[in-house]
Amino acid sequence: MCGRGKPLGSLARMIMRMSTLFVRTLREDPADAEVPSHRLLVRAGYIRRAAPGVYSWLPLGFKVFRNVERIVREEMDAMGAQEVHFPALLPREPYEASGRWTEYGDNVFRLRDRKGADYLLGPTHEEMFTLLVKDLYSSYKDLPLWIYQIQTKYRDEARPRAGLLRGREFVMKDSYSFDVSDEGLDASYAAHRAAYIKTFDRLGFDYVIVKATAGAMGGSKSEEFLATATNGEDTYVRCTSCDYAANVEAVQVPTPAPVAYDDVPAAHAEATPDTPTIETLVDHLNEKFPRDDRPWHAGDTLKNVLVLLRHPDGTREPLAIGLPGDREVDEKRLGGQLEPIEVEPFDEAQFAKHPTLVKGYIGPDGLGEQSESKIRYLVDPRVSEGTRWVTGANIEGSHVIDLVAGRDFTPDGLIEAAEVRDGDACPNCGEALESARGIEMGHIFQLGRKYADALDLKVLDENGKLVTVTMGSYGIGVSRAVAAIAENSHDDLGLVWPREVAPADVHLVATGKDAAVFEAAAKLAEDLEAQGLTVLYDDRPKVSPGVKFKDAELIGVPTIAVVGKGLADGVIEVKDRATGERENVPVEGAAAHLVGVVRS
RNA sequence: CGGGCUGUGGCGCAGUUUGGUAGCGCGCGUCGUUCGGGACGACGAGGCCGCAGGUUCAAAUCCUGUCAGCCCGACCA
Repeated sequence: MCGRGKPLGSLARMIMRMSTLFVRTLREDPADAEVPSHRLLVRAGYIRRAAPGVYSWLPLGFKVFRNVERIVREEMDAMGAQEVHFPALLPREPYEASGRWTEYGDNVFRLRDRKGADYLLGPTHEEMFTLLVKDLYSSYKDLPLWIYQIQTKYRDEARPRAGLLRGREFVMKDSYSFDVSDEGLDASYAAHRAAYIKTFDRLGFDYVIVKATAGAMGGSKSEEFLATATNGEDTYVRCTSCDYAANVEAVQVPTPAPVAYDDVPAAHAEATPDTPTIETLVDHLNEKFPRDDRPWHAGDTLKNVLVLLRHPDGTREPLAIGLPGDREVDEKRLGGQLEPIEVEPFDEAQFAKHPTLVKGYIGPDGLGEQSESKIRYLVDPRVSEGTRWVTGANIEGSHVIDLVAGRDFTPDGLIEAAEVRDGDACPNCGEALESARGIEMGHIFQLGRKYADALDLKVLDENGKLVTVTMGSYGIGVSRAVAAIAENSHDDLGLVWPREVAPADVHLVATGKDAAVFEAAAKLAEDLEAQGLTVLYDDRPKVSPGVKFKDAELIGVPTIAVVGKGLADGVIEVKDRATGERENVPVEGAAAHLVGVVRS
């Protein structure tokens, strides 16, 4: 049962006739579309590209878009959030105040008016919401407040791609919560989470909720709603045993308890000529320093990787990362930890600036804020107190053996930058993790007081004291959802829409040349319309049945009704687009039958 | 920003190596036949061959430059 809640006022225009519908389906795949959603949405005549990463909606596509938008709006309204609408064209000042005019860098579309004043096309609206609340509210009695908008956003992506999945112009529902207390923020966050679950359940695609990093938004607690998709851009891991799931960027490696190292001999430097890589080092160790219990392997070595950090203000700072030698630095994870700071490679010129670093033989001795190099040294949580390593001796052709973390060196801190692998231990229960991919459909997070501080949003509490408001921010990609649903729900023949978002309830096909067929089909279309269903009626004369069937399958309305040769026997055919099942139904009861199918 | 590929009627493509009056399929128009799985015939309409220079008697084709698109990577709610 799905209460569709469509306004009665739209009943008058609920038959779309293929003979006049503004659409052209393509027999062949467009050459510039790779992913299924992009290919099919273009081929079935839902969208057209207007510019790189910018798309126009055709009638069928806009129907689906409006359905998604309606579901999102209904659930936001149902949870008690209030809809507002900001401009997309925004002045510079608020973003200057929050620091994001600079932080957003090239990703924001900037423009200038005739007087030379700077504007931007809003990539997101935290600042505007914060300022609006500041403008109107000044008491704790007014809070909590939940407000949202469904707005076109602009981001000058370095590389728009995959059609609607990553565009430069896209529609997003963004909402914001305002509370006086941390407990209030928790409640607002929970309310949004619950509303999102309802929303995504209704949208009808498979999704997972994963822990996430807060990213450029700032703040702390954060989760993402990912549509599961093998070609998704986001990689997440889930536990094979418990319900833990997290974006790889957000996976927290558990820090092992300290282990005793009383029986570990003192660290000793050994000659290891020509071993600048982990592989050559391990081979050398096994040859010259064989162990009794087991051979050396890459995981016994402590690899120290240097990167250069670029702060939003343009200053650069080197950073050393220590991690087990059998793991690579995952640049996405590293970037996620450091945002908005950007990571650049540490090149030869940098080594020249730091002569104490011996490339290929860098060890903890030469690193850390207390060391001569003054380079901040952060390690993977696996490099915990008492663990024992082979690592560089900061001398060409030499490594240190039996170096114990916590005894022989102390890093400046921890960082989550090592790659996460299938089979790694779940931070929650210790069982194996596995990775999968998804498309980010929604993101909820607790911003805390970052924007309220930056923009000075304070209210008086019950003691008459000024307190800074704490905020949450919650987004759903509306236009992206159209593509994600298509991505999640299609087959070799075309799209297969979930009922709630489909461009019509029934795709009614009239085949043949017999006038009686078209009369019966037209009558059926009107009966369905009278019952409140939307009908896509293929009334095209002189179009062969094969073309109509192919188009119906491509367009993907969940129920296809065919009035054709069966009419002579008093039946029409009803097909389920998803399962391919078909049944004959008497013409007289056809409308009632179809209403039943659609409403079931 | 790096790597790869591609720009030729609305869509998909050939033609470029070896310069010589722009082609095919689909789609579109008219007429006729056809009508349950992308029908057939006939006749049509539609193209500054991405753009700008250059070479040449002659350039889609060769040269130089430039712009754009797609994919991979970097980057990115």
